[in-house]
Amino acid sequence: MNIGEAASGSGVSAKMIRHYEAIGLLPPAARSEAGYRRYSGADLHTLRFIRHARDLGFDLATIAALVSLWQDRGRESREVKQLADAHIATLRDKLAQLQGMIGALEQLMACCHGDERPECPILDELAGIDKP
Amino acid sequence: MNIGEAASGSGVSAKMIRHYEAIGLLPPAARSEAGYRRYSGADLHTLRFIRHARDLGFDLATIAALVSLWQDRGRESREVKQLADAHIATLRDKLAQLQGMIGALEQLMACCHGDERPECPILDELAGIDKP
DNA sequence: GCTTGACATTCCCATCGTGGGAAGGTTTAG
DNA sequence: CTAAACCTTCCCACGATGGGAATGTCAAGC
Repeated sequence: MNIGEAASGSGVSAKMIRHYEAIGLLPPAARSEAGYRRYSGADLHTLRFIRHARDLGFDLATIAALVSLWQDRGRESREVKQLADAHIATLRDKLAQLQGMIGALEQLMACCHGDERPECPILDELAGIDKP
Repeated sequence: MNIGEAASGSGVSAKMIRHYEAIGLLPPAARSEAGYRRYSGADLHTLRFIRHARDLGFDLATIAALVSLWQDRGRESREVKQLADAHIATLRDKLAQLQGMIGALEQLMACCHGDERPECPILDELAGIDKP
C-alpha cells in the first residue's frame, strides 16, 4: 500500500511516517518504480505500535527502544518494564506540576470577583504579593 | 542594573529576557552608553510578574495580555478571570490526558513480570492486542 | 489519447519556550 | 596591562507536528 493508506490505516499521518523514517525510527521504506513508498502489513503493524506508544506519551527515542525490544524475541521483559517505569515517573512529575498549577489557579479564581471592578487578586498574586 | 542582575533577581534568564524583548512581550530596555541593557526596579517587577505567570503555566501570548491588564488601572477583573478560566480549562484537559496515560501504564505495569522472561504484556498491548 | 483529480515526492518554514555557543566588545579588579 | 566576568548580536538546536510550494505519477472518464 502507499503512504496514504498506511497513514489512514495506522493513525499516523503521512507527514509523520516520512519524518519517522528520516530520523531513523523506521527503516527506509520499500519504493515503487516511481519512487513511491510502499508498505506491507508488517509495516502497518509497526506503525500502529508506534501510534499506541505515542498515545501513552512515550517520546520517540524511547519508542525506538521499545520497537527494537518488541522485535527482539530474546528480550527480557525487565528492560521493557524499566522503560515504562521511567516514563511513568516522568508523567507523574508532570501530573504533580499540573496539579500544583491548577490548585493555585483555582484558589485565585475563587478570590477574584470577575466583574467590572479592577481589583483582581489574580494580578496581585502575579505581581508578587508573595506569601513566603 | 544590567541584564545579569535582572535575571538573577527575577528568576528569568538573561537569554529569555532578551527573547521576551525581541518578541515584544517586554518593551525595548534602556541602554547604557556601551549598549548594555539597563533595568529599573519597575522592570524587575515586571520580570517577576512574568515569571510567576510562567510558573502557573500561562503561555507568552496570554502573559502579554495579563501584563497589559496589570498595567491598565481601568481594567475589569472579569477580563483577567476569563483568561485564567480559559487557561485552567486547558490545564484540566492536559491533566485528564496525563491521568489517562498513567492509568493505562499502571495497569500494564501491574501485569508485566519485569524479569528475564521475554513475555511482556506492555509490548503486547502496544502491538495492538486491542480491547474494543 | 488527453485531461483531471487524487495521490505521491522533496524541501523549506513555523510552532513554543528554552538553551548552547561563537565572535566580538566592555568593565572591573588585581 | 591583563585576566575574568560581564555584555552584545547572530545562528542553531531541541521534540513533535503541521503547512505549503513546486513537481511528478497514477487511474478514471471523455
